[in-house]
Amino acid sequence: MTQSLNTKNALTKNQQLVLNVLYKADMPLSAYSILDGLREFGFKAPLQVYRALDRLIELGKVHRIESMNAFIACEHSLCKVSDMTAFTICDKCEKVSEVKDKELSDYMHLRAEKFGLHAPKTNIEFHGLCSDCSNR
Amino acid sequence: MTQSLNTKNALTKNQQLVLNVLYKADMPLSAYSILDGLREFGFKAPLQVYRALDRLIELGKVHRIESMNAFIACEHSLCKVSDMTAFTICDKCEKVSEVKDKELSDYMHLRAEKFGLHAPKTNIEFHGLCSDCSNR
DNA sequence: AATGTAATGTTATAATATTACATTAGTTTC
DNA sequence: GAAACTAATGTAATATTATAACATTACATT
Repeated sequence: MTQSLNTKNALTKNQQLVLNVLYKADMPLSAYSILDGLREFGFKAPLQVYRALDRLIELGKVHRIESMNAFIACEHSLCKVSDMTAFTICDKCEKVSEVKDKELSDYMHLRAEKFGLHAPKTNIEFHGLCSDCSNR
Repeated sequence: MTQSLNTKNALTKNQQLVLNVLYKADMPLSAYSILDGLREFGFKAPLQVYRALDRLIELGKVHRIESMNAFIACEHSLCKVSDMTAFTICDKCEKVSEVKDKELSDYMHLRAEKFGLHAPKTNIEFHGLCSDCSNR
């Protein structure tokens, strides 16, 4: 037996490979960058990446940065449970950081309810200049 | 003279055409849907649409729905000035509504500053079920 | 009219994502 | 352990979204 199948929450081989690439990168990568990084491991087609990403996102281990069509590993351990993610994105140096902010999360949930939206999942992407870039 | 050039803020012919299609639709459209809607007016290439969209977005008359790779006309008159946009998106019926919420806008601005982000522009997309869909 | 510039037209191509179908690997039942 | 089932993977083709590069047109300025 080379590998256990994923009846529970264990990652499959491809999922683990994709996640490793994202951990190493520590920045958002496009699906095709991930593919290129995994060709030496036998990856040949985008679908191998997209399928793994779908599952990793479902598990909360990866987030999609919508405004960049790119993917980043979760910096926390509990995003699976959370219904909100938030990122700061510097439009100059392109540094992307995940934000953990319970107050923001709670606030967004309340707002969503105010707008009549049920079971809300919200992704926030703050664009602007990071402190490094705005001080130069 | 068929058309005045855009030295100030007036829309050019193509920009006006694209905006009209979006007004009529009252829902997010992909760039290629817009293109199809404008073939009868002589549009032939995606770039004609993308160029107009770029400018309309700059003017705050159109917003991009990042999670859908689609574009929607602004429902307000003052988004040009605003640094925040927010939308509710029903994942079942796909109804998209723009939200005008000064308190949310202010709050997001404060949060962005707390995260050390300058001149922030933020787009929020609340995904969930609208009240119609969650009552069935 | 000569020149400059904004807008547009057009072709080609790049980048992102999915459909459809075949195959393989592990699981379950007997 | 063989048969049947299901999850995961492989692969080719194609759909969808977006941009680069360059030519042309239309109006503005002098």
